[in-house]
Amino acid sequence: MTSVLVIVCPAILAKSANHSACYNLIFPALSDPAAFDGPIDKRRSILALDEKIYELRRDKLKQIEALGQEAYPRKYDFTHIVPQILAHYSASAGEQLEASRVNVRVAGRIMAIRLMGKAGFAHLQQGGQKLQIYVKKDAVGEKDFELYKLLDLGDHIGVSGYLFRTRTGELSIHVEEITFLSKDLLPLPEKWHGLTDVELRYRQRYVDLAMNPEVREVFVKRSKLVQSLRRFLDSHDFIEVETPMMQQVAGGAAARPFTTHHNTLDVDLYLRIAPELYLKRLTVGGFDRVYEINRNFRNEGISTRHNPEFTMLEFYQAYADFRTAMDFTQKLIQQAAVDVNGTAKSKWGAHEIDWSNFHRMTMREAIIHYWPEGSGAKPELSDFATQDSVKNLVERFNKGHAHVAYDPKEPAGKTIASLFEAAAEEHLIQPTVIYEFPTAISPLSKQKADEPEWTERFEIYAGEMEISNGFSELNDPVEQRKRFEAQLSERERGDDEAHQMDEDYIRALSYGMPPAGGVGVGVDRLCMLLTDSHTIRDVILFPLLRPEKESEASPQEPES
RNA sequence: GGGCGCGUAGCUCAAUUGGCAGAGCAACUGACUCUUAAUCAGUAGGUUGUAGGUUCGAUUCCUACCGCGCUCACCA
Repeated sequence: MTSVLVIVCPAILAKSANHSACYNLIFPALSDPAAFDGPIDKRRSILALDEKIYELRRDKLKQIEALGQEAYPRKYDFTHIVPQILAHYSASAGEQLEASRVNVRVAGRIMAIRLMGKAGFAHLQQGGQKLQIYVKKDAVGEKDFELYKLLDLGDHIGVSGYLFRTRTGELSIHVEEITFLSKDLLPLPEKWHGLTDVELRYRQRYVDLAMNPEVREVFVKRSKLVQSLRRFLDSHDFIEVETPMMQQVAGGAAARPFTTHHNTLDVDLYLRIAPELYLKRLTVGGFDRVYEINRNFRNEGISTRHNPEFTMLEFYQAYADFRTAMDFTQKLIQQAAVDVNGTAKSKWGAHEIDWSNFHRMTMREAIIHYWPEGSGAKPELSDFATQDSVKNLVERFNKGHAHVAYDPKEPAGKTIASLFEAAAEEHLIQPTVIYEFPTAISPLSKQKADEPEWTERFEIYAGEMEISNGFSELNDPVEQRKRFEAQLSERERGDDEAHQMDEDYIRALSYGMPPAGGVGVGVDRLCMLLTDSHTIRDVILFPLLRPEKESEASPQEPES
């Protein structure tokens, strides 16, 4: 049995040549220490520099071991973390620190190091913050100073010593003992500009996070956001549940699913596109308030607003309708904004979004309100009533604005929704609730009592993005079957994103589902809005990218 | 999938009209016991994303491909 260490060499970072030689660079088996410690096979050493640095640092690691330090120790007992020290002692004057000595043991990654003969400085980074250490040969002794000289940017160390202020007044640790904790064998990006290449930032998020504190901050805020959503729902007596990610019918949304296969059962399964139908089954079972925060998977395009896997909050409240849900969602989002940023206002590019003030209008009102100047008279409510009048509206609209396609075979409601998106979406920067959606595009929503062509459904927009979607849940099994059947005919018409029939869901409704309001919230998009991130990849730690090419040697296959 | 743009040292970027591929940081050697983008002296590091083409000569012009970004379409 041989174990093999595969080195992904830094040339890959550089989009540079010779991927194959680099990618397949394999060091001798770990089980043979002599082989491992030996020089790299020169036949594979195309990129001499990177291997030179790697080798050099491995060599330093051996020298560090020779000083009596462990190469990869198991733990370090610390008394403080860097952010803690900065928070507690930033205001302490040098005299204070001298008068009552503060002893500390701290661990961190070296992000800057300056050697000056028999003394030196370094900056330790932990928790996204940096603290300077001062290492003097007289103070740490011969051996630890030798160790200090062997340290590289990126190494992890622990130091014990006491706090003081340097001549220039910077709070620092006067080190008395250094413990080596881990070696960085690959060179970090340049300290001044950091890592800016977006591809590398996504592919090697670990380097991005180590180098760019503002990136770290975004993901800290994301954590606060999710925490806030949970806290709010928990405090309103919702219980969190987990429903299947692998489903036999991918329902609850209009999207193409990913497919997979279970071998033992020999069944094809879909990765879920939404948890909706399962959560509503739970309301049938008597869980009156449920929510789930988890991943959905949609096999659609990738863009600044779309990642194939994304995080969605869905919640359902029995004995409530879409109006209750609207009010509740608004409060949920307002609370999240405050919890994340400490204020109800957030920067969004050149704009400032005010989460304390939600606008509200129906979809039809929005189309009328944002009707383009060049498209003539604003529509009347009656213009939305018939297939012909809607066709007329589209023709009028297209005179003054970008083209909206008209397909006489598609239901009028679907055309109206397209019209809404074309006319209004780009204006919806401040939080806006749009409600009353066409029944044709809302197969899971309850109709309005007085207008069966329209449903009790709303979406919340902000920053020109849809971030939430909710409605009075359709709980009439007979009507639900009809809606599914209408979707099936859409599917036959060629819409492969139309909903599928779900017999078990109909059966569940037949046992009696309480009236309920349900809502979905796009967590990634909300996070984008609250962190002024204009691409979804900046709020997803490891966004989906094309795989790195493994070998230049294999023939390039032309795109089919 | 369509359109536009980008790809040069580990990182951040230069390279005039097509004419010897460079700098800073990082790395290495040496000096330096309060520096902080430490400083000073020296050294090394490149198949300019890949493959072809035009040319006496290609980082530069052309074609295809690979990767990334922006954008349109679809979607949340």
